[in-house]
Amino acid sequence: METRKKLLESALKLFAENGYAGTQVRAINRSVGLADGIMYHYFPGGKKEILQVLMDENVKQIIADFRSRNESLVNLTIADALEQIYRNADEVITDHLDAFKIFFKEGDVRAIVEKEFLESILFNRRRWFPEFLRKRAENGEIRKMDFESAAETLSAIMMNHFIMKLTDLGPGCLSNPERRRKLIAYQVELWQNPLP
Amino acid sequence: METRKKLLESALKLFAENGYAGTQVRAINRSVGLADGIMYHYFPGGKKEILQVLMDENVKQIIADFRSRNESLVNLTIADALEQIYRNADEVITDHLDAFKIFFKEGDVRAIVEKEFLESILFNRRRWFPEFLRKRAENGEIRKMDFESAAETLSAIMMNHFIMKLTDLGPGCLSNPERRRKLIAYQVELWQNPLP
Amino acid sequence: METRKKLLESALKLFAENGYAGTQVRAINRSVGLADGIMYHYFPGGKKEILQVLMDENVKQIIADFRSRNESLVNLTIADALEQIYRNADEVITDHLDAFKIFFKEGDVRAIVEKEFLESILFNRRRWFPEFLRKRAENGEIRKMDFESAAETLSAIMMNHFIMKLTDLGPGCLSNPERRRKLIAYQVELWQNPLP
Amino acid sequence: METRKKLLESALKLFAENGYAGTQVRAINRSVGLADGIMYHYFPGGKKEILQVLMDENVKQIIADFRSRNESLVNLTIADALEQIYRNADEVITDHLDAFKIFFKEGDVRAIVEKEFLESILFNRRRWFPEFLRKRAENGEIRKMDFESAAETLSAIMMNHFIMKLTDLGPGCLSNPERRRKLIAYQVELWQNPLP
DNA sequence: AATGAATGAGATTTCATTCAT
DNA sequence: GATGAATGAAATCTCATTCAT
Repeated sequence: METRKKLLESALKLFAENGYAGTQVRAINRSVGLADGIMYHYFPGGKKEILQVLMDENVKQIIADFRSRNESLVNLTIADALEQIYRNADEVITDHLDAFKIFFKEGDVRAIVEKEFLESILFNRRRWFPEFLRKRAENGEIRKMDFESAAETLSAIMMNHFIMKLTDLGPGCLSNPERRRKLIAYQVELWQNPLP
Repeated sequence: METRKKLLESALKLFAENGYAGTQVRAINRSVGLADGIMYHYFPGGKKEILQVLMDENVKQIIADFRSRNESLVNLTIADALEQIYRNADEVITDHLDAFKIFFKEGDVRAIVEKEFLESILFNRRRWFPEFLRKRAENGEIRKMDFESAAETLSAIMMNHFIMKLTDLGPGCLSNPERRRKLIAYQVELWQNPLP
Repeated sequence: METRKKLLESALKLFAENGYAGTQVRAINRSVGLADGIMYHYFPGGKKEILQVLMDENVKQIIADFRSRNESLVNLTIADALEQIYRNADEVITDHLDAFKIFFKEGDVRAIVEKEFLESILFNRRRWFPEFLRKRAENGEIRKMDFESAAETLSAIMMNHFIMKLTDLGPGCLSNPERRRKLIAYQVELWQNPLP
Repeated sequence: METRKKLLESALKLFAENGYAGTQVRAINRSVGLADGIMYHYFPGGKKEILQVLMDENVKQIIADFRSRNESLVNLTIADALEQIYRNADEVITDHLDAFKIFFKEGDVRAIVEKEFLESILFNRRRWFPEFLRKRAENGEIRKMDFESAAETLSAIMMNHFIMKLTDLGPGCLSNPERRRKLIAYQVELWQNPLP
């Protein structure tokens, strides 16, 4: 692999692990087995630039990943739709875990990354979810209820999963297909129980 | 207030805001209006020691705070119990927000803070919740269901709230009494709907 | 004992052990069980002054000690004279070991202490010894020989003893009466053996 | 010459002259004409490390030097053997004077340098000398006597010489060939005088 | 007499960055 | 493309000294 790419990958890993300030340029260069000055050959702007590039590329990639998974959920049952939403979330998070770790650790990065990015990625579902549920209720697939609160619950489950992975505090509830399925079954069953 | 305490409070705020590496000793000393060497009078171990002390004291305080809120929930309705659980969580989180921010930002801190602390504080409820719900179901207050998944959902809502506050991404769903009540009402209503 | 004296004694010990630069004012104050500023009450000139006083007092005392032992050696046999010379040297050195350690460790101190002091104390014997031996030879108590070299040998034995004590490398050959006696006997026997 | 070596040489000189605590890192860097951070390029452990390396390398070198001079003394007359012993001692001491000064000034260094080093180098002769003299007596080259005391006398002369050089208190009796020869002649003459 | 918090000059150390090879 | 010695600004840390109490 070319040196530039190696540098980016190493830096991503190191920033995610030790933070930006906690990562020495020397450590990045050593991690690709090259000498002290090499980073400035590929990134004349130095440490700042490599972070900038890293964030730009990852933001682009993450957005593209989300888009590519934007298949229609219309023809799926509510359970299958949730399964797909959850699985997609897990996959995007897992694929870009290190980038997300940097987003969360570094206050400054959130200035670099457009402030709306995280919200748009993570929380647009929050705005979209209520509508999604309302339509399913209109179809009679699920009962009527407080769709805002229901959406918030779904969103919380995804966020919880996200944080578990981000902090290495646990495997996250959505990575295990079995556990994921149980969670969905539990939820859908409650929603499908008709009003008394 | 005594200087030592002022230093600890300033350092807590600054570490939470700028991270440990991003906070200069000079900034801490200036923030209490004193000279360059003053920190070493109270914390001869320097920056490392003040972080250490900060984490130790906060961990102790947080654990104590959680304990002191361990009042019995037995005599409360399920809705009131949830209200209390959620409110307690919100209060502890809010009171110690800066300490939690440091826990999450600084990888090293999680080596300092006993690894089990976060889990015990944040996730013991995860083990305790299913039992809590099962008992309520036995009483007939709520229906039978997959208690593990239900507990996970509650836990996720708390964690989600936690993260919103930690990252300044939003107000958090549990701080607003109105929103909190709606969320509880939605949940309890689903649980109380009898099996078809 | 009064505080001033305690400070001087502690400082002497600490300077001897760790050197002047290696001894903190705080360590001196702590060693007498008092607070940080106390030294400046008795020694407004600070660390420098306490060293100065220490050296002055010890130099005076050492000179006085040497003088007080200046009893006439005229009536003694050569063996008894050597015994007395050696014993006196051992005693003065032992009594003022810490002061001597400072003299030797600190180059600067030798500027403070009059440059001639050490020489006069340690080496005046070198000038005096040859004469002493020559007189004994004239009396017929010992044979004729190279008195300069003989004196140098005696001086070396004293210096060697001195250094052993100064550096804690060994007990020193003159502290043990038995060993001292043997050394003298060996020397005197050689000197008394008549020319062939 | 390479910078690392220059740094070591400069540091050796400066530590010997001003002591470890009395030598600033800046002074070392300036002494080789380079900038403030240069020492940390070669000695990441800083001042402590450069002392450590200095002592390690010098101890090794001194031991090697002593070994390389371990030529047989068997075929030499007692006078020539002493001449060689004394000259060797003078040369090793002179070559490594700065290192020896540090050994003696810095209490801490003697913890770094293996405690046995000085003894083995300086005093093994003390154990070896008596045997050396005994053999010469058996050959009839010198008379019988108290070999322990004789050896101690020789050892003292070397130590005395050593200290004169270390403390700049005088030229040392063994550096001047004339004086050295006189001292040996005096001694040998006494030893060769037959028992009455 | 004694205290100990506070000072601040000066030392050590760090590390992103430059640049000649 | 790659090297790694060198830089120096900025950070951390030390500690003798002062001074109000």
